[in-house]
Amino acid sequence: MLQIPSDEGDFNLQFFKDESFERRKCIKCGSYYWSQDRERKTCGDPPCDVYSFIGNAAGTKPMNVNMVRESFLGFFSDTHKIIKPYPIVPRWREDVLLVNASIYDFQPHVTSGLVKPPGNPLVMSQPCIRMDDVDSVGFTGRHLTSFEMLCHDSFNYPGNHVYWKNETVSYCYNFFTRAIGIDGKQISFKEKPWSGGGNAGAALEVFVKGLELATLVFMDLKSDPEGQFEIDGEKYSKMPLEVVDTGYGLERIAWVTMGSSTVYDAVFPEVIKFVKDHSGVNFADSDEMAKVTINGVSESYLSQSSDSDELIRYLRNAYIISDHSRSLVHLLKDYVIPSNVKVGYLERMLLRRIFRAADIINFTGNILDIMKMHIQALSGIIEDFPYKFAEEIITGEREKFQKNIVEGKAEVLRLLKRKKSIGNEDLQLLYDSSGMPPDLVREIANSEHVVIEIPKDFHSLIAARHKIVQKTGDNNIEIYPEIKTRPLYYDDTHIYDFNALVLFSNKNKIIPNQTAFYPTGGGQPNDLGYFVYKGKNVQVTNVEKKVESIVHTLETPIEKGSRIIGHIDVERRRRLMVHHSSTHLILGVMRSYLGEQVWQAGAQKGVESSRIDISYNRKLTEEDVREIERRCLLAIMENRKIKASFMDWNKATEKYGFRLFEGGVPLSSKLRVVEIEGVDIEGCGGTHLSNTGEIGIIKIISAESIQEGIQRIIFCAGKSALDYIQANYSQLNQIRKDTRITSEDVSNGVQKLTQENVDLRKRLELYIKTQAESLYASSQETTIGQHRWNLIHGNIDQDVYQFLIKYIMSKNTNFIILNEEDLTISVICREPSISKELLDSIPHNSIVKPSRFIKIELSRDQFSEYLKILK
RNA sequence: GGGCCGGUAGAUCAGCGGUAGAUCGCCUGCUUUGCAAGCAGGAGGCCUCGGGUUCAAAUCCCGACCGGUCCA
Repeated sequence: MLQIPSDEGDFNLQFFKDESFERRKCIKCGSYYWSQDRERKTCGDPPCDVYSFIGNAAGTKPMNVNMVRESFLGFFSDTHKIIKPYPIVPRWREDVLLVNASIYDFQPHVTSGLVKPPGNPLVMSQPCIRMDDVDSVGFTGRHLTSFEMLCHDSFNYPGNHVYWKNETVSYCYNFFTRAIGIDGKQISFKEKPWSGGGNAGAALEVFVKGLELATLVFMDLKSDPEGQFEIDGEKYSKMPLEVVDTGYGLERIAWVTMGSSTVYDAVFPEVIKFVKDHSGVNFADSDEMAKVTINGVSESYLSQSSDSDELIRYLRNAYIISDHSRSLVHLLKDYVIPSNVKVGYLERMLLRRIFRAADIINFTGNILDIMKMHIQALSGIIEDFPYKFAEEIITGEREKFQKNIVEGKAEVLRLLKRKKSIGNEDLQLLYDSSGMPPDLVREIANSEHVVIEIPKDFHSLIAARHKIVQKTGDNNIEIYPEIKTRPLYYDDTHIYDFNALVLFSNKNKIIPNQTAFYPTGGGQPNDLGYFVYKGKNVQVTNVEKKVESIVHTLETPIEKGSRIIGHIDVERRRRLMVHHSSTHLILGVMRSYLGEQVWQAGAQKGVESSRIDISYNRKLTEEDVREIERRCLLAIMENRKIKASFMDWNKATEKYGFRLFEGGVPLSSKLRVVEIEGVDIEGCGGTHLSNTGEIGIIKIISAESIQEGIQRIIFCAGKSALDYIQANYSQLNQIRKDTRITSEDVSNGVQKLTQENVDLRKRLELYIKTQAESLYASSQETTIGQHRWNLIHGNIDQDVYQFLIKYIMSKNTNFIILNEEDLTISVICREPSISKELLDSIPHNSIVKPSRFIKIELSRDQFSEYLKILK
C-alpha cells in the first residue's frame, strides 16, 4: 500500500534544485517541508511557528485587497486566461449550498472530464463563503465568513499536457517574490496530501511568517475502493485527468503585507471605522486584539458571557458587523432570499447576528451604507448590485427580528411572572422554539432583578436536542447494458408514430434503437401509448432514461430483435407540451414582472395542470396573479417563436449565464437550450411547442407560499385551461341553484346566508340555555335514604340535556334526571359512592362504577319503577 | 429535509375535560373637559380544520393545514 506523500520523489522538482531548496523534517511535528533558509527548523505551520508578521509586515509595500487581486491577475495574464468570478451560490450543482473554494466552479462537469474548462490554464479570483467558523469571527482575529480565493489552474488530459508540479511551484514562488516582494527565504512549502469531494492528490501548503498563504493541490486521484493509494482511510486510484488546483488566500496576502492586528483591520479598515463612529460605546484599541490573534483565543475570550472586558467585547461585535455585512454583499448580489431552509437560512443567520451585534454596541448607522463601502472595496469583482432588493430584504428581516425580540421579551416576562425564575430547560426552549439568544434572556431577567445562569455547554445542549434520525436510502439500482437510443422527439416533436428495433429485452422492459416516447425528465412526465407487436397492441406503462438508453416498461414482454411500430398518446403529449412551454413562459413573465430574484425552485408538469415553484420574498397577491395572466396572454397573442438547440457548455453559460440551470443540471458535454423569443432562455431537455400561440390560454389556479421565500404557482394551459374554466363555471351555476341566489353578486348573497346561519345558531343556543335553566328551576326535592336529591323528569332534548348536565355540574348539588326521550336515568352527585349506592338499590342491566356522573339506559318497565320509587 | 413551539374576541394572551375569560382597542352614556384620562354599560368567538376517546373536548389522542424558530 502506497501512502501519500509516497516518497520525496513527489516533490523532487527541478525548480527546487535550481533555487537551492532543501527538503527538511519539521522538528516539532515531523512533517516534511521545502525551504531555502538553512537556519529554518520548523515547517512554518502554526503551532510549529507563530504569527510573526503582525507589526512586522512582509513584502515591499502594504497592499489592499484590490491591489493584491490586480497584481495576481496581472502576474498570470500573459500565460493564463482570466476567468470572471462565478456566482457565490453554485447554480450549476445541487450538492452544496455555497461556493467554498475556487475548484467548486469546475465540479463536477470539468473535473469529471465531461466538459472542457473555460480556459486552460486559467486564472481567477473566486469569492467564497465558509460558515463553519462563523462563531469564531471577531473572536480570533483571523476568521472571516467570506474571502476571495485566487487560483491558477491547469487541466492536463492525456495527449494535452499543460503544466504540472514544477511549473506550479515556480509560478507560486515567483508571484510571491516578484509581485508581492516577499523574501524567498521566508517562504516554506509544507508537504501535505489533500483529499475532498471524491478526489485527492499530493499538495503543498505555502507559509510565510507563520501564515498559510496558499495551497497547491495536484489532483490526480479519484475515489476507488479497489485503489492502491490511501489517504485518511479512503482508497484512491489514478485518473487520466491531472488537475492543478491552487488556492491563494487573497485577504491573507493583503494582511501579511500590512501586518495589522487582525485580518479585519487589513481587509476593511474603513468599514470598521464607520461602524465605530456610528456606535454609542467605546472600543478597545485594535492593538489589544493583536495578542489574541497571535496567541490564539483562550477559553474566557470565546465565551460571550464573559464581560470581564467590555471594550474588547464591543470591538468584537464591530468586527462581526463588518465581516458579516461583507458576506451579505455576495449573497444579496445573487438574490438570496432569507428563509428557514438552505442558503436562505444562512443569510438570515448572518443578518440576525448583525442585528444582535448592532444592538449590543448601539449602532445607529445603516447596514446598507456599510454594504456600500464593501461594494466599493470589492469593485474589482462586483459589477452591479441590486440595491433596492437588498434594502427590501434588510428592512424586512430587521422588522421580523424586532418583532421576534418584542414577542420573546413578552414571553420571558410572562415566564418570570408565572415561575419566578428561568431554568435551563426554559432557556433551551426559548432559544430553540422562539429564537431568543440566552444572553438576551439574561439581560431581560436582570432588568427584573432575577439572576439566571447560562450553562457553559449551552450550544452542545441545543445540539443534543437535535439528534437526527438517519433514514436509509433505497439502493436498488437496476443494471442495463450500454445501448444508445436515438431520441426522435428531439428531431421533431411532431413525430408520434415510428418504427423501432428492440435491442434489449428483460422481463417486460425493452430498450429500442430509437423512440418518440419522451422519458420522464426535467419535471415532464413520460409519454404513454403502445407498440404494435405480432399484430397486437402492447401498452407502454413507463418510460425512463438510463444514461444513453431509453427504457420502456410494457404490459407484456416483447422479444429482443423484434421490429415494432410505436404510437404515442398524442392528446397526452400535446397537453404536456403545452404545459411545459407554458412553464417557461410563466417563469419568464414573472421574472420580468416581479424582478431578478425570481428563480425556478422546482416544477412538475402534468396533463390537467402543472406547477412551478419560484423564489420570491412575499406572497403573490390577486393583482399579481391577474397581471401575470394578462402578460402571458399578451405573449401568446404575439405568437412568439420557441426554439431549441444544442450548445457547447462553456459557450452557453458564457452567453446566457447560470440562469440556464434553473430547471436542473444535466451531466452532459452539451446543453440543450430552449428559448422563447424575448421572454425566457433556459437549459431544458423537454418537448416544446414551436410557437407560444399554440398555448392558447394560461389560467393560474392558485398561488401559495410553500415555505418562506418560495411561492408555488399552479396553473393550467390550453385545453386543460378550458376544462378548468368550464368546470368552475358550472360549479358556480350549481351554487346559484342550490342557494337560490339569483342576483349578480353571488358572494354578497353567500355572505348574507352565513350571517343568517350565525344568528340562528346564537338564537338556538339561547333557547337551549333557557330550556335547561327552567328545567333546573322546576326540579323537585326528595329524600332517599339519608341523602337529599333534586329530581328532574321530562322529555328532554339531547342538546338541552347536555347543557343541563354542565349547568348542574357547576352548581355542585345532587341531582337525578329521568329522561323520557331516551329512557335514561342520570345521577349527578358530589360523592361518587352515593350515586352507586342509589343505583344499586333498584334492578337494571348496566354495570355501574362509582363516579360523580352516571348515566344508564333502562327498559320501559324499569323506568316506570324508578319513577314510582323516586317520586 | 429534520426537530421543537404555537394557532382562543380587531390586537396581545390566559384557560388545558364540566355554563368561553382578561388587558388594550371599538361603540353608547356619564363625569371632567385644553389634552390625557376616570366611571357605568355594551357589541364583538364555527376556541384553524378533519377524525377518535368521553355522558361531555377549546382542553386528551391521531392526522391535515397555517405560522414561528432552531439545526443540516
